Amino acid sequence: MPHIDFEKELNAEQLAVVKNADGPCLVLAGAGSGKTRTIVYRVAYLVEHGVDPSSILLLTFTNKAANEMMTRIGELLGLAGDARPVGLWGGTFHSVANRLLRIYGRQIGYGQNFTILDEEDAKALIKACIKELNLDAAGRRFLSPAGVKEILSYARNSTKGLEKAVERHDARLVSDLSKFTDIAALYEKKKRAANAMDFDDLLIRLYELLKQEPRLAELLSQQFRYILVDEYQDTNALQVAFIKELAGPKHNLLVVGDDAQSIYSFRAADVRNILDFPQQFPDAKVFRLQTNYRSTPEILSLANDIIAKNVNQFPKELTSVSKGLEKPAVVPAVSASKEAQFVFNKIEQLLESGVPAREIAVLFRATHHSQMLEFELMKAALPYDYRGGLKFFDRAHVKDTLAFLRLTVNFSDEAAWLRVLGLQEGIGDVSAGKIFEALRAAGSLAKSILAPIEQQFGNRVARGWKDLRDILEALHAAGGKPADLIKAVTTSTYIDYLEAEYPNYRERLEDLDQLAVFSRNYEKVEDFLADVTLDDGVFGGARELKAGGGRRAPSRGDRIVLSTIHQAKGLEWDAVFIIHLNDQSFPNRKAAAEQGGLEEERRLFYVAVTRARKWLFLSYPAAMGGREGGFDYAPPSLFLEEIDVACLKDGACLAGRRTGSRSGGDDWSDPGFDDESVEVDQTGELKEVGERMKSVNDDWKKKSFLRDV
DNA sequence: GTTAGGGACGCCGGT
DNA sequence: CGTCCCTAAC
Repeated sequence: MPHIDFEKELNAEQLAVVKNADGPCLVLAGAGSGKTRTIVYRVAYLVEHGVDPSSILLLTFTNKAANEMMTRIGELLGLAGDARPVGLWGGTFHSVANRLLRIYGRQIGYGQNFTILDEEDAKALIKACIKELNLDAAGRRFLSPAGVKEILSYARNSTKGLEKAVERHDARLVSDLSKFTDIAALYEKKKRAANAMDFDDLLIRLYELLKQEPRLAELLSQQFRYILVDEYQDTNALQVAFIKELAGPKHNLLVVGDDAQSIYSFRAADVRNILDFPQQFPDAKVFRLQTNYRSTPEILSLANDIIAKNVNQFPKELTSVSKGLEKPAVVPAVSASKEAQFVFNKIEQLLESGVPAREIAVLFRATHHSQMLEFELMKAALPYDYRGGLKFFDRAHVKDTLAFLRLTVNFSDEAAWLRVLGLQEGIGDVSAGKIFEALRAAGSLAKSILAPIEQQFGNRVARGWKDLRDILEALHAAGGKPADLIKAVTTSTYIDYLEAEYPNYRERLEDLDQLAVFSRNYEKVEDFLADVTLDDGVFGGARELKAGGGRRAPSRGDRIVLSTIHQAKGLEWDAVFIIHLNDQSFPNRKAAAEQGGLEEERRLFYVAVTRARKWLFLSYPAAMGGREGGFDYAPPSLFLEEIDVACLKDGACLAGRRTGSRSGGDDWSDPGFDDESVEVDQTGELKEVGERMKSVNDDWKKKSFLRDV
């Protein structure tokens, strides 16, 4: 084992953590201060000093982050290839809980074949609850299943209870509290009966198990002598309760985070968890990492300027050690398509000047903000990786296929049944519910195939059931391997449905073939299903460019990245574009209206800005296509307006509200060259642009196959 | 009563 | 694209 020269490879702040983080420790780590590096070296340090890797638990925000850290730890320790230290536990709270529940869940009545319900499954089940309780009866409509899910989930993750959660969602609904209580109870009952857990259950059930079985809690607590938690600012009350249960007050618990980057309050993340850590663990040592190794001083001073506007925070000022370069630029464009062209032209320039594609990212608040740019990149055949939005495993045909697989291991899986029943012609919500009830009595897949339930239903429904039964028979005959089961689906009448339903069914079939290939990595259906549900990155994740010949043929990993800001957390690039910085869009209108919402949106902006190492471009369209082919002025984001102009590149102007400091002779039809500003014509031409935007929009819709699903 | 299909509208973020 | 709502058809 090579000796790691910690003194040389870490700064004094980092070294202190790596060497002295025993007992409860809080590391307040500013953006780009080497947070990940510190965690990785700390684990390597422990292992080098004889700590058994299997007694270390590393909790991260995504499984991808966990995998990357474990690989880096392996490299540090000189392991071959990309091997990880054997036995080291790493992953999200949810994936770790899943692993433990597969082992110990039987004690609280869950078979190790339990299903994990994703967001869509959970909503389907809640929809069934609403129907069953007759809450959507004629007259006033009840809250949507998505809204109910949000409330129930918040109640559990915040541990504040249903009433607070309802109130937070919409104070007027509190008078309906008993309805929510009823839905919650029925939803729990359905999940129990289905041997299924939603994401929240993974944590809650494990927590309950630890409470109920002190000896197990003791056992795990002794096993995980070192617990490290990354992105602690985004933990919620439930996660903290779980950690406390596992760690106790004197444990070696190292939490790392930055209160300025807390951006998941919609998942009940509470920035107080990191702020109050010293009170919660009175013996806690507090470390600070305040040297930024990532960004230029220009980018950092903008970041400092932005975050200084938040009241509710630890005051902080990051200092940069990088060489000065250029100031961030604000770029107003006359329309979303001009904005896209600007970004594209600038990217071309960067590529030509030698910046690798993988060092360029375009970030945005919401997935649909990237549409116009995607269109532009498609046209130019410039390949990109996409993070955020619809995932591979969320595609309808993939989820259909997975639902079939779920039934083979968990016959009681109501959400899966409702899904596959609904695929049949003639079977709608109501019949699906009735058939499910009839099947539940049968007790196994084999018996359900034989169940003579068609007599209870009309001809149409009976025919649908018969077709489904054929598919189930094929599955039953296919044995227990994921790849064989997927093959059984893709050779069944399901593909007839696919063909009838989707014009691009060939592509979808290819997706399923890929899925089958990928599934060969798994022997057990349960493992396969758990992985694809908990870790969308497991398959490669990103949406890819399919159309266009492409003058380049870069391998994955050498492409520009398009990402939501949320998904960009923890990542960094040489050049970053933040687009669609418009009023109402960013800060998002709804989010900003929530309690503390504006400050969270500002933190999100801060996260976006601090992703950049060398170049940062902030852009927005000053007009967007409105209804009926018209156009609307689109004022810039509040966050742009409040920036101290001294932080910005000379020439920055905010069209719409503020007059530009310079009005070059830019022709808006030729945007995005040396001078970043793209002038807005206040009168005639805007209308023309508005109309053209609409045609681009229509064009986009026609090409919607590009977006898939 | 139930289902399918068409049209209008909209879209915050994710384990 | 998804979701919702309406209407026609089973």
